[in-house]
Amino acid sequence: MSEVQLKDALDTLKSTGVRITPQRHAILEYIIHSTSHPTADEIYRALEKAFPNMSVATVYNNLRVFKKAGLVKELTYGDSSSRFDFVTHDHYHMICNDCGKIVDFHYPGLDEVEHLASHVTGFQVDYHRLEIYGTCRDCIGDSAKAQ
Amino acid sequence: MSEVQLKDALDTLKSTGVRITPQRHAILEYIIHSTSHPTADEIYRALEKAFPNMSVATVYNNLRVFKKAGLVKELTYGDSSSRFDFVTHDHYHMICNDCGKIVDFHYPGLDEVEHLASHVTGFQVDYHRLEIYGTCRDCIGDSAKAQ
DNA sequence: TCTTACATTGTAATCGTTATAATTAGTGTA
DNA sequence: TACACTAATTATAACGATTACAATGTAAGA
Repeated sequence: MSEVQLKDALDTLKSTGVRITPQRHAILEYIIHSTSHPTADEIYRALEKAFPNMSVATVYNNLRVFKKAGLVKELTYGDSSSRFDFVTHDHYHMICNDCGKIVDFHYPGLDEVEHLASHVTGFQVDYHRLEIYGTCRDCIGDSAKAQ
Repeated sequence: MSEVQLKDALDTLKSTGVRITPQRHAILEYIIHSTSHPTADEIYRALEKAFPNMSVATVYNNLRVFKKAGLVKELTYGDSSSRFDFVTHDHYHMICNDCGKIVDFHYPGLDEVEHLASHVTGFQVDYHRLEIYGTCRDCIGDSAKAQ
């Protein structure tokens, strides 16, 4: 089923006149199959074996291309580097403050908040972003053991 | 009333054994009085006249101290540098995609979302973060004029 | 006053990301 | 298939935000 997503994504790119190069294919495939919201560097290192000559710049360039096409979202948190997430249906992120793990979860859109915000601030609302921070099961277990 | 906030913040610091230096006082005061969610560099430049010898490192060091004391929150968005926000009561941010302006707005806590997230992911929830993106009145006006 | 620990300063180093120029490779057309 | 044109990739240099480090300064307690 992620094969379908990949195919759709490639079609979307083609339809906007973007060439499908082997590198692009690989980067996109990696993001779709990954569940870990990788950084640019992680993508780069993961594809090193398959593309020994690929440049980091290629990864960044293509992530920007994918973002512009609406296929990929950039997530910026407190840590130094951005993470990238394949855009599927609306979901939010639950982030572990200990180990940095990011887990997706679904929740009906917060339209009401958007409306209120628009009303109060006079902004024209485009979208919103919500993250929940806490501690994952593994890390709760670890800290219990450590004591 | 922001005088009270400043005094409280200084008390909090003192109680945790942090010395109140003139630089610390000035940085904290600036953040509290500022409505613009400044970057480290903006704080640095704003205090340049009063503290010609102050180092950028001092700004960063103290922002970290304030963060650890829970007085200040670091906001990381897509752009390159972090912004800092004095922690008051719960509020969210409305961000203009054109000019980067950030406006606070209040909304009752999204406890329900936290509960669901905790239930679905098994995380122990600490807090959440919500931002709404759009276009502010000024920028809507500008683009209308430009056409 | 002396001592000790903490703060600040100035600067160098680091790291993620972007810009640039040269080379390579796709794609449409003859 | 060959050609030409444009886009993509590569390698590397540059940039900008942030941090690390060593030296100096300063506050507070014995």
